[in-house]
Amino acid sequence: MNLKELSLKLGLSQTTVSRALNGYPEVSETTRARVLEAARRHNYRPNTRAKGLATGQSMAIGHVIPMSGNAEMVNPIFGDFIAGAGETYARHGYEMLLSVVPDGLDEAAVYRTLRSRGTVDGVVVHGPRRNDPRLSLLEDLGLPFVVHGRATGYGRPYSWLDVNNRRAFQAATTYLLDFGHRRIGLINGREHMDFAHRRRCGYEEALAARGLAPDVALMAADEMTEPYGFAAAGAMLGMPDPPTAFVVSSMICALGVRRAIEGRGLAMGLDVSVVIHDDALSYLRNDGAGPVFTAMQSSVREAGRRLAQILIDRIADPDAPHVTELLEARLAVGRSTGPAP
Amino acid sequence: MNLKELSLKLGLSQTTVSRALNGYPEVSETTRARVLEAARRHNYRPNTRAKGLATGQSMAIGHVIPMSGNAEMVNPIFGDFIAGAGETYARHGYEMLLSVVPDGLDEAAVYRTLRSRGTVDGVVVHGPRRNDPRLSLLEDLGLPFVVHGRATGYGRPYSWLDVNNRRAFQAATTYLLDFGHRRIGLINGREHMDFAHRRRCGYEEALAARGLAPDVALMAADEMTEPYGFAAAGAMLGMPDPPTAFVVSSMICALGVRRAIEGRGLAMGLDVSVVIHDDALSYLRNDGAGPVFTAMQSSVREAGRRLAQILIDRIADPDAPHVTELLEARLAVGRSTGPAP
DNA sequence: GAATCGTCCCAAAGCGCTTTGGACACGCGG
DNA sequence: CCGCGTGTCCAAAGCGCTTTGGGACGATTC
Repeated sequence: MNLKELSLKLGLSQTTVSRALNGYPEVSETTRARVLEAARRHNYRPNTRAKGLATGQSMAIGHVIPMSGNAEMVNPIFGDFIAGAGETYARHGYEMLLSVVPDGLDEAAVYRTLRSRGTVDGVVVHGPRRNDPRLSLLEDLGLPFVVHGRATGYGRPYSWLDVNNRRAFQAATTYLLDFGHRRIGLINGREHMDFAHRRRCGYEEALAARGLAPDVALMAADEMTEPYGFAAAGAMLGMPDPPTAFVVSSMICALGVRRAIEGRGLAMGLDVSVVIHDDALSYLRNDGAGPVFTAMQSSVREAGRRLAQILIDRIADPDAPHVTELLEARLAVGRSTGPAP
Repeated sequence: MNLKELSLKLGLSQTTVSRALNGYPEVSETTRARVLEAARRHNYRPNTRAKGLATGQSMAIGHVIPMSGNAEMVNPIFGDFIAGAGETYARHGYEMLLSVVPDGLDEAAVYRTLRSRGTVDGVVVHGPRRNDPRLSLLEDLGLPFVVHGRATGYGRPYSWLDVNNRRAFQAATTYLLDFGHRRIGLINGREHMDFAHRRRCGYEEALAARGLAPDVALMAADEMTEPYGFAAAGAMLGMPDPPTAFVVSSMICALGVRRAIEGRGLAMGLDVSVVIHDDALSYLRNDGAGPVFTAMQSSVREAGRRLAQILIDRIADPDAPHVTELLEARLAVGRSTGPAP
């Protein structure tokens, strides 16, 4: 059932039917009601491509995921973010397009193609690094974009949404310092990622505020996996002057850290304290009857929802000033922290 | 730059340019070379929507993700599967469309809309349950589909790709039985999911083959999270006649199971053995210098790659016989298993 | 009563591509 | 010389929608 058939059946022109369906005022309310009823009855839905061709919009938003080597992007955080963004898209009639860049292919080429074929109306930039080259590429292409996180070093203004990673890690570290901890290990993500860099800054600032110098032996940075958390924490706990607390960049890592602690016969929250950054992933819940881990919480799904909204607004009005939002993580006290022994 | 402009610039008709670009034979090789060169130089790419409108194809494939309540679908397995499928799509010029169904909305309506708007050429069905109603809906809609897993109870033939879950869990259980274990706990996923049901069958068959009756107290089924693994294993280990081994449905669960074991001062692989089902997720590696967990391995990313191919073939030739593929999981011996104490 | 103004509707021209149905020139055999 | 393929190209008709630029008709105004 297409517009022509529907209008024929109604004895109206395509113009009128189209206008009735799209809520234009040049059509009487009685006619509109007739049209809507007929559309419903015949299960009519305008063809996406035809509508897009006519309007010049694709009503789709792209997410480009590089598979390069370590597949950084396909992580649990990504899944939850996508879910949040998808909710917003669905609510606004947008489609979500995922573009995987197979290993070895050029990510920039994907953005160019997306643009020149008119496949999407805008894109979300994931996992920004410092001085990320994607931003200027997208700016040059004239493809609307928003960034999940920030890209230190990019000159021009752009829209982004980020967690205040610096403050979150400063707060987490200070929380431990207030408990009397002086040797605090940092289990961080890869520091070429903008967020990880900021986290370390926050950690160091908190130490500095108490006149403590950071100890490189207490700072680890790698891809955030359970074995990494285990290995890094284990190594630190094996030192002559081991840490009495950890600040950990993710829930998954923290599972490894906890294993390292308990594996040494120590009790988490008693002998060794742990504060994590918790993205509130749907299948890695940290609540139930009181959170297990003391955490700086910030829902990445909510971030997805909100960032999608920002992009949709930007597409609707590309000349509006850029929107930047800094979310503050909430401290949730759990059973993984206590006074320094 | 569109086709009209390009053909004007070349002094050729749109017809000829289009044919040259699409490899039709009615165009001389010298002209074709000229056209290709000009297209490259002007960075011409045919507009997706216009092409789709003319051909009737969308060159897009849909993945529908229900958010209903527990958000079962947005799990780590899904992310890796998507990544694999995305690789295949990219290689064949297809786009991947993710449709999130916000809580409370009707999943069936999404499929209907996808169909009537012509948004996608086919869909992948995720997480089939027993007697899954989606299959007959898609069949009725005439929307090509393939299933990741199987849906016991659906009458008509359909294309699917699945891991041999029954045999994998039978093998895992038998492996433990051969070590002399007699009390073996099953930490399973929700059993309305087809795969979880099959896993239990495999587990029970292995026991039966040795004349052992399954003990309901040793069988848990829930959403596969770390806390669930911890709680379920902990409860079983606290019984008067505790299990000496576990078969666990996922890596994430297994982290909890290990914690429960080690938390009781027991050694995994020595006092208590564990065999897991490992989907070989990119960020939950179980290899490195020899796998930690003894596992039945089957790469879900590879499954995504392959299933996407099956769907693409199906779209190209809808009348071809249905393709069904049963992947066998490989046993990878790790350090989590040993003789019964 | 004529001029003006809304209201409600329509025909037709795009949007950028593919594809049908020729047109034209050329070479060939009869 | 005619007829007939054959190779190469083109004009134009879609694909299913939106949107422009009116048109008809009754109600209002002077």
